[in-house]
Amino acid sequence: MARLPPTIRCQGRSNCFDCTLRHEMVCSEVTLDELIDFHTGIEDFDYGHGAALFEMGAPTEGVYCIRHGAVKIVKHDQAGNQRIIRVLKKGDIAGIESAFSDHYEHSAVAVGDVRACRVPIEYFRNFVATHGNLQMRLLKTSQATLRETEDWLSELTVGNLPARTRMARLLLRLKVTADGDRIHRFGVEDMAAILGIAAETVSRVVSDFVREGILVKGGKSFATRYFRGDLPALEKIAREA
Amino acid sequence: MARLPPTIRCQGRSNCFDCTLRHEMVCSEVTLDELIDFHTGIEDFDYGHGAALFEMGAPTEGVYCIRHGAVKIVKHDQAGNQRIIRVLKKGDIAGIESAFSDHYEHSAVAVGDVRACRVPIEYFRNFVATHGNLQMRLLKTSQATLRETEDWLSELTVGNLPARTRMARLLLRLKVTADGDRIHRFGVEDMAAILGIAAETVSRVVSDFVREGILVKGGKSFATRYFRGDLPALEKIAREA
DNA sequence: CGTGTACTTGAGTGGGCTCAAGCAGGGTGG
DNA sequence: CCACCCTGCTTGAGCCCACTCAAGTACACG
Repeated sequence: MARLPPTIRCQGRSNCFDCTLRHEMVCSEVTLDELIDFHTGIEDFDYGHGAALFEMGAPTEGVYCIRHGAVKIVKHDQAGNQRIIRVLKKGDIAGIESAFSDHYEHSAVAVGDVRACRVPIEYFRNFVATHGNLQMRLLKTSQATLRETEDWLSELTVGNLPARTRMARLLLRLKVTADGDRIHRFGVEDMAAILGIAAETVSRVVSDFVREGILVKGGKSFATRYFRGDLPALEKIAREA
Repeated sequence: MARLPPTIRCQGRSNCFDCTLRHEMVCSEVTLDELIDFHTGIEDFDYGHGAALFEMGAPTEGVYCIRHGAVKIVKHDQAGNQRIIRVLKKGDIAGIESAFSDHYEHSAVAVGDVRACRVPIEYFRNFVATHGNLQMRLLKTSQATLRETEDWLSELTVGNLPARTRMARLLLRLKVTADGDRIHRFGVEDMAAILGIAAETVSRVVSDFVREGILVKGGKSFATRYFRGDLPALEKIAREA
């Protein structure tokens, strides 16, 4: 914290200069002064396993840049069933789909420990409204999210594919970083809600993977648990028809 | 065609003044002259059952406003399997997700007879680039499409729900108009590709619905076939857990 | 050290899959 | 005009994966 330039008045431990949102925002029209002004009011938050960043239906009050951990984006249907629509990881931005609605479209819930910084929605909207190029940038972001969701749909929820294959695909998508073998370890109920299968089936498949040495469990508490995955093996299973 | 104001140089039979894209585009900054200029170069096309408006991977050359019929938006995975991501109906716009990419992200294929008018991509991009408010409007459109796709995902592809329930939900989404009981009648393979189930299962469920009087087949050729649905009955089935 | 939650594992069932054969009907060519 | 074919749809039989129900286990936390 001490190392942050004093002109950046982040109230938490955020390193605003390293922020994805900043990269998202920066374009030729935006001066550093504006950026500093924009960052005013940003706050840093910690969330424990299961804590909600925001709830579906609540008034939109900010967008969140995930700085550590994984966040599940959840939709509830009228019957009360939960369905996980998307998973956000470090560097992703939560709530941007609701930035121009009055209320959040989904809930965002921490899986394990999460650190995120919140940009108040008025700041965000004002900034977007006053910078023309930004809208174009956000449009492309939105379309990228759409593509991501479509991939999710077509890869993970193909009912006629074996659970084992879909599980492998999911695990590959839950990698913490693009290069490492560390994988976010969700609870069995969560994975079931993503793949649309029974929790027992998830447990069986994961147990198989562990027995086969494809997955290794790590970490003790919910907050810090993870898998290490044999990525080539997972990719092989993921490719199976 | 004869009734169109002569200043509107539509080359086909389009009624540009009644176009969804126009409603999409119109904002305070846009003058009528600009709009007329924009509509220059728009062409009208007919497509038979199975004809492609555009193919995934091909260079983006336009966006299409669907004026009649239904269009399936298709993604191919590396194994060559088809998956229908979305269905467009009268008034929807195809290819807008690819408007700022070099190549189309999906294929768009006619189901039955389709009429659509094409806006050349240079016109579209130029128009968007020169009208700031438009980007905001497109951003909201993009986010609405995202929400639609998420609903599609969470309602139709829940693996643990019976095929009968998901079929009912699909049929309700394939209504030709919001108010009528007429439903776009897709082939069994297509419906299977949407729900991620086997074609035989689709056939069985549809046959059941017909026997129960919930669906009535209409039309003879692929081009003009349709269902009439007992909407209350379908809604009841769609609600079942 | 007890308790609760999350996970694991088993047994039995059933929905949907696969394989396979039969059917309908629109289009084509003789 | 009719026979044929070809494609898409229907229907049946048998099987298997994943579901449900249910009991047992492990481990984090107080």
